[in-house]
Amino acid sequence: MARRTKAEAAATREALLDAAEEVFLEKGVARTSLEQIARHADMTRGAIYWHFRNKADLFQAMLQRVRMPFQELVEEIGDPSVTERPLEAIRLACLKGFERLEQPRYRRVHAILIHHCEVFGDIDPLAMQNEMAEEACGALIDYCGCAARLGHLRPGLDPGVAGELLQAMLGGLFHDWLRNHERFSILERGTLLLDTQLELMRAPASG
Amino acid sequence: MARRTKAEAAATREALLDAAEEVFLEKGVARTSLEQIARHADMTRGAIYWHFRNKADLFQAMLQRVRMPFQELVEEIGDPSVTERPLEAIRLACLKGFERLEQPRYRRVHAILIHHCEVFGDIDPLAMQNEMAEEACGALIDYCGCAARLGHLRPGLDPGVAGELLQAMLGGLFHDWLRNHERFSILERGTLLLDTQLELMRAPASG
DNA sequence: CGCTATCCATACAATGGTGTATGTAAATGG
DNA sequence: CCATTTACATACACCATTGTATGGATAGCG
Repeated sequence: MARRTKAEAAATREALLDAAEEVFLEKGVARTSLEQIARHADMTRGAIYWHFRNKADLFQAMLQRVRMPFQELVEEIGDPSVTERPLEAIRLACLKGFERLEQPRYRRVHAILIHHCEVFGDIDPLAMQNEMAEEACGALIDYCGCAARLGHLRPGLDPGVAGELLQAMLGGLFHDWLRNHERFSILERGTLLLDTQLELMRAPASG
Repeated sequence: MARRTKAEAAATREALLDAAEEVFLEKGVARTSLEQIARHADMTRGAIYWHFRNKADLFQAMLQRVRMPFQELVEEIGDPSVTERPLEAIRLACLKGFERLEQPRYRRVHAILIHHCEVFGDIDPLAMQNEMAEEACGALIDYCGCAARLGHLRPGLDPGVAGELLQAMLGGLFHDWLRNHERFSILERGTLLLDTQLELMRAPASG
């Protein structure tokens, strides 16, 4: 075979990553060989070993395309008044997250990371999940603390517990949906559950 | 080597399952060979292939030792008045579950099922998780519906949503803790979060 | 226009794991 | 107390996958 142009090479790299997503999701990371990925992209293992050092490197490149930290979601809202309404900031950031997750790429890669791979090579998916959870939980607790200081939180509800409650609920929903995304819409049920939970935690309207 | 007595044979079977738990948890199911399990139990693969057909069979036998359906937890409470106080039934059943999870065997096997194995052979851990979740969620919704009819639920809170909320929160906590059980006690934080959530969902004391 | 680095296919050796076949000594049943 | 089954250990053949080495054709650059 012949050498490709730079654009073609970049395209095959993306095609390999796309193929990896699909095969990983279907067969699980451990049970898919590089050969299967290559064939699924109409290539050979030679292409993979040219663009990536090994399976772990390919895996990390795949993750690189869908990083989604909680703080970025908040910033993407673009509404400067969110600091005055922290519970609303949480709400909007989560809705943005739900919308992202409905894109196949985000859904697939997160499903792979959480439900379809084990430790291998120098990849520790649980450590990655821990980082994601810590970041999200920390932000949630911060916003809940802010809400408490503003009197937006139900009296007697500890902001730390409120944040952990939210993180546990969102995480549970997340895991549940990623396990089988055809059972329900993450956007619909997520909105419903989140709104209900926030309503339960919000301070009752005074006067 | 020589033939063992029936009791010794049963003991080695259990030892193999114990070894499987430990190695699976440390290395992940896919990356552990039957040889590693056997050596960890001071045996050879011959012992494994005698007691089990293959890795999948061994895996299922390992799961068999820790099945814990939600309904059984309710029944184990032994208090016949739980039907009159469904929210309390949920609470006590969950506490029982938390206590079980603190036993190393229950914790390890559930951590393996949820975080350390992919599909392999005829084993589909996601399908198993789905079954567990369905069973738990169904029971929770039932009890919440019962609570709603008795007026124990906060007015305006849909019992279905309440059940899903509880299941998501408990599931999220469950996943979080199994990912790294040394960060917090499932019994302590679970009790705190569950009590807080139930308090939020309970109908305000009348009069 | 020629040279070289690039982009990939193909071929190869090495490895690790699986399943099974065979060996064997003692426990068990009659 | 003898025959048979049991409960493993050992040995073997087989297969899949990996990493690398090599080949080759062209794109890009001077």
